[in-house]
Amino acid sequence: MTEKRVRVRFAPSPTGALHIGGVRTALYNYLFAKKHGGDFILRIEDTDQGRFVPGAEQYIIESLKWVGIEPNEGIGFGDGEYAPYRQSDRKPMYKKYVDQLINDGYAYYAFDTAEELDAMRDRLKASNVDSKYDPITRSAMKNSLTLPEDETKRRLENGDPYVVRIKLPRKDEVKFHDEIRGWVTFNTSTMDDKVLYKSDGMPTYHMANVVDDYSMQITHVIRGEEWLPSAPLHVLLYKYLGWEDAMPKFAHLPLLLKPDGNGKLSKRDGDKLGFPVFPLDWVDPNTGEKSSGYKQAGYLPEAVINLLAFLGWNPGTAQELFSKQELIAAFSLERVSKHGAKFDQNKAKWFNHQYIKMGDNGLLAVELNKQLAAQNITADSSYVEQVCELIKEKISFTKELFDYSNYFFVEPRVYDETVIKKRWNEKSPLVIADLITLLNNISEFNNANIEAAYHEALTKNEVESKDFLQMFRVCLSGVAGGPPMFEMAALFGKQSTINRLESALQRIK
RNA sequence: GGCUCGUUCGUCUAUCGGUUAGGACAAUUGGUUUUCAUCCAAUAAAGAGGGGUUCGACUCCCCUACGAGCUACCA
Repeated sequence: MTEKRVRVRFAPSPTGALHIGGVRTALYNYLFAKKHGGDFILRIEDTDQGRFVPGAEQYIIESLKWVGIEPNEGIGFGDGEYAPYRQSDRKPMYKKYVDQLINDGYAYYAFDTAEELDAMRDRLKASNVDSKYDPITRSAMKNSLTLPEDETKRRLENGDPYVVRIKLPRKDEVKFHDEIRGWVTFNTSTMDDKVLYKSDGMPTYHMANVVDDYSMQITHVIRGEEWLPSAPLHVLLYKYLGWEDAMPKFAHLPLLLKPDGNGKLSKRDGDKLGFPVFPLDWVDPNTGEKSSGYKQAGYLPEAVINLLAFLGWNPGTAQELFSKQELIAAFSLERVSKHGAKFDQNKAKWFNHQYIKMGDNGLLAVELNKQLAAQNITADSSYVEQVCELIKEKISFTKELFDYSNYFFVEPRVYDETVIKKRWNEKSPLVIADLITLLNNISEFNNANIEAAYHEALTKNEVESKDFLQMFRVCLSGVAGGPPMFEMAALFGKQSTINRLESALQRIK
């Protein structure tokens, strides 16, 4: 028997921004597909027209592009041979299978109104019974199992609204193997006759999901744990449709939890938690509420992938920094943990810091240039890159680039007061004046020569370095901390360094 | 309430019956650094509880507790 080509899908609903839990699900699908040389598909599950949010689909596509986990098939990434990839566009394909289920006795028509359903649930709740539409309660409802055959026929011909429900057996064990959890067992006695086909002519998630996964030859369904309870329903559908042999393997991922310990991370958390839950900035078109994204918060996509990969998976070694290629090579479902993981902001920050430190100066410079442009500052690109090299180990987020480097572009006007208070004395102006002269005479304005000039000025005035070096720094940058002193001055260049010292001489009293 | 899944340092986790229960983040302390950051070193920190099985249980089984998910003509 030849192994089937691995095909996995990420199937979000366009009901809002994609949150990072979704990104992680997409990531695991992606890693799994790449690891096995298979396909990664993006399918849009928009069977609920009432919850459609404009822009959400585009947002999902852009988010996947930004983090660099691009599907090789599907909406926004080029259609493959299984198009279309949006369920609303596949609407005509489902009816056939729904009819098949009805004909084979695995599903039935139901005509109950919302009020009748409510009444049934209230009644059952009042008598402390599980309020579900099931093999017992359906006998008291209006459906093709209880109504006379001609009545059902009449209603259908009449165009009366109806749904199609699955016809569950009374007591039947449904057992399936989850790649992460092992064998999981449910009993149909605790399940209900779920709606498969809605009165608006659209399938529900369950029906569409199974039909699509089958038609698209999906081999592995890797999705969040919130789907575990509906997995037996899906298993039953594969069976009833006669597709048991083609049933994909299931892997239910542990959930991403809020840091405070209760509840899963959700779209509605927005910025409430103090860190982004979305990959990109998002404005809810209905409420106008703005939420920030990882990108705009200054995260690097490689870092986001790395930190997300480690929320629920680990390689079993001490290595924590993984490139995308390394993740692909190391990933396996067996090493995915079973329990939910709380999001840890500190660890996320640490990951990002690591990636910024290792980051390419050219790429960081692109980011810094944007921030400079926002301040109406223009600078030589190679200068900007060198600034990035000097400061990148100090920051955790790209958005901090300008904050930590502004004095490289704008000469300081104010000086750190505590340093001045502590170090400025009658000798300071003399040292600075000498320093200006000495620096002026340097032909090659480099690290070593600047340091030599500095020491010469100190010796001449009988001042010790520890009493003056930070003063020197403040004169040049205005602030007490920063990259190595002489490297910084070398990057400023002779003219700027001297200008800065002269300004300091005039301004500091 | 019912069903299902889960439970190792504050957090993410390693351990696949025999370990002084390991690592990372965070914390604390010290060192390096003119400074901040980096870096280095050290300290503190965990098997939910109770029963079994076994020569031996963090690891296997059961119960309890706790947590989470689901319980819609939402996904």
